[in-house]
Amino acid sequence: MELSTKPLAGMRQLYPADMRVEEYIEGKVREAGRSYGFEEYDCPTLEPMELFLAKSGSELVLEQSYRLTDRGGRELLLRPELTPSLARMIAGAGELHLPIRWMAFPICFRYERPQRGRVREFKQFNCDILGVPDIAADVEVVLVLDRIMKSLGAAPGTYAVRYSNRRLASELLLALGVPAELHQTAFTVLDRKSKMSQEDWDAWAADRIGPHAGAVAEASGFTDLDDLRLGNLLKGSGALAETVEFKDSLSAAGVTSASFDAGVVRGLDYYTGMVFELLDTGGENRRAICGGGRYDNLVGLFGGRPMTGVGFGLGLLTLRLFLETYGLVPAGVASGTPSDVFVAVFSKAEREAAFAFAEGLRARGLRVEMDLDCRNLGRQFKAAARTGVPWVAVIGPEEAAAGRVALKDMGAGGQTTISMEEAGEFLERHRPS
RNA sequence: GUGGGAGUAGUUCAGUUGGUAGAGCCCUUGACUGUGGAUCAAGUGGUCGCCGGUUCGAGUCCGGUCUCCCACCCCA
Repeated sequence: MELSTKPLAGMRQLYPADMRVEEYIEGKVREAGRSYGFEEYDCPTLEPMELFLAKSGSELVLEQSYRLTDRGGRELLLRPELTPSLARMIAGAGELHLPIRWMAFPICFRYERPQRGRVREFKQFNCDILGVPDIAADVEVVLVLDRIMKSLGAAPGTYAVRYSNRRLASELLLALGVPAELHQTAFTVLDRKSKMSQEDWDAWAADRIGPHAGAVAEASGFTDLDDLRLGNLLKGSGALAETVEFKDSLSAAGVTSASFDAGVVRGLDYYTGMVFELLDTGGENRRAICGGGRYDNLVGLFGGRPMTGVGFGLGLLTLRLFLETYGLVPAGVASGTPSDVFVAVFSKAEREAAFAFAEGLRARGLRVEMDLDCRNLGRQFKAAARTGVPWVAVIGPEEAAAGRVALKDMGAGGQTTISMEEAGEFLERHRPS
């Protein structure tokens, strides 16, 4: 039985060329988070199933997660998302100075059929603010999101943040005659309004929520917070006032990508206030790049004092597809970063001298790749040229005997021979920025 | 879980009514025995996804199966 050369379906396996792109993206995202004062944390990949059962949504936990039983008979999940673990960390941390601004790059798992923008093992970016009930925290996490997109070079109009508010939506449904006990169902129906054809949705919605389908359809149609009918339906609503403040703060901060859409719901059950998502406005990537919202009851589940929270998850894969769609991954990222110098070794007789020479360069902070096979020099030069390295240092019998090294400029083609001691300083001086 | 498409060299692909498995790129070697990208020439490399059936003969036709891609569901 031969072993397969493929990993399990949808599992994360990145060759260096892919890893370089991911590192580039992750670096930009981390930098954006840091610019708002966020600190990085980490937590377990494997969690008890109960952690997610209470609030994440039963479909996500029971049907779309990797479930297993450990040797002690405990039901475990490879985490499908990070937020419940974060809530537990906060609840169990003892004294923390508020507000908490934390970010993470967790690997998460979902047992679904892979397709464009979706795999079974994926890395995302999580960014949360805890301990701030004020809408300012919701505003700030969206600012981080927008900053990420801007720092990666996304042009205005290529992406859009759409947002709504769960409490506003609830009040709206109530005003339109949908009783509170049907709201959870109404949200899922609302969520799909924009994702299905009119006929399909009509039939499906009638089946799910019967006579209230019309009200849900009407609710989903609001995309303007200044809509007079919306104002009439929600007279004196705190949720509406809060959402308007959210909108005004974002535009005051210079965010032009965000807009209200009552059809935004998001799938996670624990959201209690603002909810939002990030989309590609073009047709190439239909899948949400990011989803998030406010969860004011999650930390309290662990006993002790409750704490408000708001944050989002951003898929690095979906973000990457977006960037590739718009040509926003710089060419140099894909081709890789070459070393500063390649040390060519003529024969085994010079190898010890070459090792010592290369170590001296590395001690100065230079990046040095040394040939290990003593292939003929033509081969070594060819290998060096392929990496794009700017200099090749040749150590042959003549050089080794004289304590010198031949330095060839791979760009210009010229070559000089200098002492090994001077080479480090020379290479530092001629290092391309 | 449901539907559509695709599996042939490392890679991108071609392969005619069923008749000896091909090309470009890559790689290796040589022209150039201490110097790269260019050029020229040669070469390595394939259980044609897997199993079975039809046939004198299957990459090609039929059945099954696996995998990947895309879409639905849901979601990052």
